[in-house]
Amino acid sequence: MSSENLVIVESPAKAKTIEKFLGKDYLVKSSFGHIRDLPKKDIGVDIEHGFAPTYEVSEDKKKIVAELKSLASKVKRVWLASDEDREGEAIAWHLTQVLGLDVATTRRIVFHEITKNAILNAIQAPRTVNLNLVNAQQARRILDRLVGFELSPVLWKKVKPSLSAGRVQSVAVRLIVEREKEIIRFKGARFYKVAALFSFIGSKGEICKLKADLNHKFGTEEEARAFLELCAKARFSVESIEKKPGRRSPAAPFTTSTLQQEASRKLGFSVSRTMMVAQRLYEAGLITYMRTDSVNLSQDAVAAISGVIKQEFGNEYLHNRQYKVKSKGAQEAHEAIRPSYIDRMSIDGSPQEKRLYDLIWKRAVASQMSDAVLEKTNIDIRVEGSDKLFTAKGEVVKFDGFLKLYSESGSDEEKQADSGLLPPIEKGQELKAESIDATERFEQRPPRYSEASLVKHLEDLGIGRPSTYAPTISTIINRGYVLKEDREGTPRGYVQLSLTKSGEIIRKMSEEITGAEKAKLFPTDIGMLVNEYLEKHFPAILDYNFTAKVEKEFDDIAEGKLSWEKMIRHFYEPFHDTVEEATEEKGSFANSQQRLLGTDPESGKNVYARVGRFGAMIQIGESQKDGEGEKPQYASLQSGQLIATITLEEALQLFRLPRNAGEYEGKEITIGVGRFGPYVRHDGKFVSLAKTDNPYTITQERAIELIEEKRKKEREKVIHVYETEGIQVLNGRWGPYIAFNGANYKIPKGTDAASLSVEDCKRIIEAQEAEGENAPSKKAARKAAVKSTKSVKTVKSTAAKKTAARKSSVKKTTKK
DNA sequence: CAGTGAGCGAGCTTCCGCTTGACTT
Repeated sequence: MSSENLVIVESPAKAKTIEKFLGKDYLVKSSFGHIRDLPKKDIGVDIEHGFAPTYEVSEDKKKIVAELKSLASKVKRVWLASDEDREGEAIAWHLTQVLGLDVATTRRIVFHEITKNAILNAIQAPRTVNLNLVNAQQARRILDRLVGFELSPVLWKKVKPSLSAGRVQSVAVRLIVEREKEIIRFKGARFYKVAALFSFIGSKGEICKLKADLNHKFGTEEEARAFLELCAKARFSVESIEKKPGRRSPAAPFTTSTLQQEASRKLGFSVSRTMMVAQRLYEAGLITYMRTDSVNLSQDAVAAISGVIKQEFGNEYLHNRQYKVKSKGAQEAHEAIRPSYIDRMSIDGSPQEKRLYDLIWKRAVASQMSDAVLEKTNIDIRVEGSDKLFTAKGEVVKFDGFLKLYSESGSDEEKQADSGLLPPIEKGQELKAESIDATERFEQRPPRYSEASLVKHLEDLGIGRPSTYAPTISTIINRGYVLKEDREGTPRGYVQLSLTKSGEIIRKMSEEITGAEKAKLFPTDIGMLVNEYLEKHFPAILDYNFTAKVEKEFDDIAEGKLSWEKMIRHFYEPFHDTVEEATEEKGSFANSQQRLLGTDPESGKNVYARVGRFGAMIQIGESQKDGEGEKPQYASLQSGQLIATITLEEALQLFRLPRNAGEYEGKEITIGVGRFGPYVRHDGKFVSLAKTDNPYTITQERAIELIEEKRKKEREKVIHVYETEGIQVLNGRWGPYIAFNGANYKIPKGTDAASLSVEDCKRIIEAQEAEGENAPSKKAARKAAVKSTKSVKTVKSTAAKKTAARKSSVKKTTKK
């Protein structure tokens, strides 16, 4: 053992970089995050005895802990270099406990940027583990455990098994549920907005056009019409011209949350995709750490960025700035997300990696660029005989500054209409109206959350951490509280009144699609029910300020002003009482929450919507006790329907399916709606309806047509069968392919599938087998192997091969 | 996968944050 020093950091990629800075006397290893935690199954907190926690080294960390232990015993000095935040301090402390190091003397070093200077300086100024900070982390950990492990079982009992609740996830669900309730309550007012196109003769005799909007909205069609009638006879003139200077400043470099938001808006990435791609960039040494709440750039980075700006754009584009974090509870253990080497303007990699890198590069560089200088112009146009004004707005960029490189996209809600240069014009200029339109518009309902906008909201509330934003979204989706979905919009008619040049008013009805959604978060019935329950019984935990409140107390613990045990006791005692109360309450909450929709006109019985054992359902008639009375009828809600919004009419319609749609070839045709949407069933076979077919009204003829279509496809599916060789040439969803031994092989482009002989097929199969493990066929082959044998060994060995394959396939895809 | 909704009881589920693999498509 040549090294005298062992430095332990959290991330292996970081370890590699730091090892280079420190030279051969220092061995740098990674702990891979936390090494110990509370037990997985058990609550692990001794409530009777001062909330003493039990910590365990989890199975997947045993190997790394053993390695660190052995190294620690061989070196002279151990340096604990985990991140400079609460969790990092706890990792350092757990390391002392597990590796048998003396907390009082073991060197603890910190740096929040990975530069040579920062590391060398850190080594010069070691301290010891800050036990107050460690206690703040333990309090955080224990509080989360107590909340999660006491609340979840209440839900199992009162709502449904396997559900979960927690300080972070339950608030995330609440945000989504409350937004949905706002949308349900929303009653958008209608109004008429008026837009005009004016013209005038310019100074050189040319015809100039000017678009302007009226500064007033009309509540009714009559008012709008009256105004247009007035306009028909009115004269228009420029009343005033106002020019205002404006500036726009660049946004701060990326944090995890802002990266997720911009990648979502500009690249259409999901939150988890952004993190996966960023992780690859980080591991390749191309960007700094991607889980950060800091907007800070190292001095080295600012200097390098400044150089690039001067060289690429010139001195006038350079303006150094320091950004400050606004988000609550930021711990700033790292730098902002930026390229590791600013002079690398582009990288090799997959298209996704390239695009994300480009975004990060531009944002970091733009953050050190000059403001954009703008000139905004407003031209007010007087309407003779009216106190209302038309306004033409223009914005001219006088100096582009950072806009030359990067412009932050507007939030989901507000998309600015484009406005540019206005024609030169004088006050008093008379204008001619080319056309004036009054269009019926609708107030916008509140927007649903996208993954990224949910993350933003959570961050604003100080809830969750950069490392948990993406997993939190997965959790609330996996629990069935929330769905990420696209929804088709519905058509909506609107009125347009147009005043033509000749002075007549034309009324036109048009249609637009409204309410369409793409990749938005919708609450489910279960999500709404659980939220209802938690809000009722545990309002303190669901409070948007709960995290902020306890964070303040964690800070007090970190500063040594409060004992962690006292803090936890103060929280736990009243909390536990509410848990007891809730548990003692009789009956199922789900059953008590039925919504009465009305009465069934056929039977006169009540129609209810509620959550049942298999999800949301409609019930006609009363639930029976002791088997008395008539059994109620049941039907499940379809996807997109909610208990909170379903109407009596929609509910009753659910009972019309499955229905008989006549006979074909002597066998019954049934129409129904299943997991995969509406279907036709005939002779034991299922055919999906087309999007345009309505299951409630579809005719026998159309159903038969669908059955025949499917049969035709089935017939066409088989192109060749070579029985002795076990090879088939088939028509699939993506065109013809070869099936052999449970795996599929693609047919090279330009080959006519019908002309393939057995020999051709064999060659294709062999070629693709040889080409490598990354062929998609391998997966199917592996699946078949897993199915055919129960031996764990076989599965493992194939899995191991796959790992090797994976690496080569990553390289391949990146080359594309 | 194409439907279900009795009641009982055994055995299970669950938190948040810090890290990568080892998986999947």
